Amino acid sequence: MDDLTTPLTLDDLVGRSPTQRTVTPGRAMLPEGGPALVRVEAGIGMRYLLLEDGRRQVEALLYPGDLCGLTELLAQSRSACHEAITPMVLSVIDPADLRLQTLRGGASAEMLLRLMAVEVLRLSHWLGSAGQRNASEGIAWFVCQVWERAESSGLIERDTAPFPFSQQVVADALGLSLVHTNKTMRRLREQGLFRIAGARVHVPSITRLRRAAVL
Amino acid sequence: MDDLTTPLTLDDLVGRSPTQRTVTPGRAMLPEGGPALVRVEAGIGMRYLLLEDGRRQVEALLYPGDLCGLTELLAQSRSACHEAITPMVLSVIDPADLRLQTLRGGASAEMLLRLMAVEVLRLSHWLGSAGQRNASEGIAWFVCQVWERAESSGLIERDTAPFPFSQQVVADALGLSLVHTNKTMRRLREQGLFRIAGARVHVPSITRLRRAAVL
DNA sequence: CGAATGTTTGATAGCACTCAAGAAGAGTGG
DNA sequence: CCACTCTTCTTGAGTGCTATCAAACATTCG
Repeated sequence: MDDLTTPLTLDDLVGRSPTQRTVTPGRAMLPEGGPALVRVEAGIGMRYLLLEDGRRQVEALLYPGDLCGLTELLAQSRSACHEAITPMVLSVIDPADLRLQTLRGGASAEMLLRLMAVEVLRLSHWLGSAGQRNASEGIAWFVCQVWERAESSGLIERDTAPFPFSQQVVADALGLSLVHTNKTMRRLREQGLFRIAGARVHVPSITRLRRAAVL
Repeated sequence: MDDLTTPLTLDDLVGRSPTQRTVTPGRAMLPEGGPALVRVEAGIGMRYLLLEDGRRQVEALLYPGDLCGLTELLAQSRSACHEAITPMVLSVIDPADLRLQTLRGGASAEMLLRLMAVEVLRLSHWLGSAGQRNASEGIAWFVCQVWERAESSGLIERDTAPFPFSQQVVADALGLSLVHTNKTMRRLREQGLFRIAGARVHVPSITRLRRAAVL
């Protein structure tokens, strides 16, 4: 219980009240009113920010095991939107429960802190991509990211990872236009860095893809 | 003690071992070996990420009251660099102390969680800037950000905020080239959005600046 | 005064955006 | 099974924002 390298689990938080919800693609993952907290059980979603004029910045991909709404709950702000990309199954966590456990202290507070730390790290790398990488590098990085998230969620099958993302989503994640994203993806595909078919992506060589991403 | 809107303070964490360090501009804020945790007491710094090929992405400005190193401590990674921009005064916090208090539970864990949540929110907005805004909007947003941080740190004097940032830093924060940053800043200055002199910035109308930033 | 750092400006090239429109699938209803 | 619609993907042409290169200028500092 004193080990900083303990793998993250949330089972102790959701074990008690396993209220489940299913969400269809394109729908918001969090209900409208009040603060809410959910854990992804199955499916893939995304979190994005909207600027006043409608521009959208995708800032995170949501895979099984991810917790959504914690930041909004803690900082009392509702700036980000959570949306399902594939059909999803979510466990709803009662904020009151969470609060109780946190105040009680112990492992759960530590676990939440580590979850937040991982979130900060992911955002940090995401920022590096949007800010510093050009179109090719950014897309290579995005595919890398998708591969790694799928790997740690155990979603790799027949040497492919789920890839349910429209090119518009990829564009909004990297701050590129749709057209340029399309052309750049075609070029990378022709270079044999990856191949997308049937909402799944195949990567012949992760090493080569990583190099292309200037990871 | 049960109020989610309690203002953030760290005094209970550093009150016990007020080891202070001073750092000169351009120097790393965190010592080399092992995990470290410091609180900014005075001065301004930044946190940035380095890509393999040397490109740099500035991802946060560090003002008095900010905590540095928590993410690295929790996630066991040392990806980001902390660097002083002005002379700084830092309080060094013993990670063991922090750990003790967190495990003991109670207010400090909750406070750390809120700090992390604020960090996530800031990164999220930063990402929106680097990803979606063009040069003019990005720079306007950056100046807004500087103004707001100075405000909440009580650093506004004679209607000006500290602006110790070189144009290279602004460029690396927004993912722009130095030359283009310079030309764009000149244009915005000529439009009367802000005026920089003597390492301080004057903003005639925050409202107008916000509008230019498409906040 | 040199040396170093930061700011400024001009010229040129290129990556990425916008506009426009066609092709390809997926889902719907007749 | 076939129109029909809708979304997504794709491609071409033209523009423009931003990067790169080069060099002058200003400031600070030892």
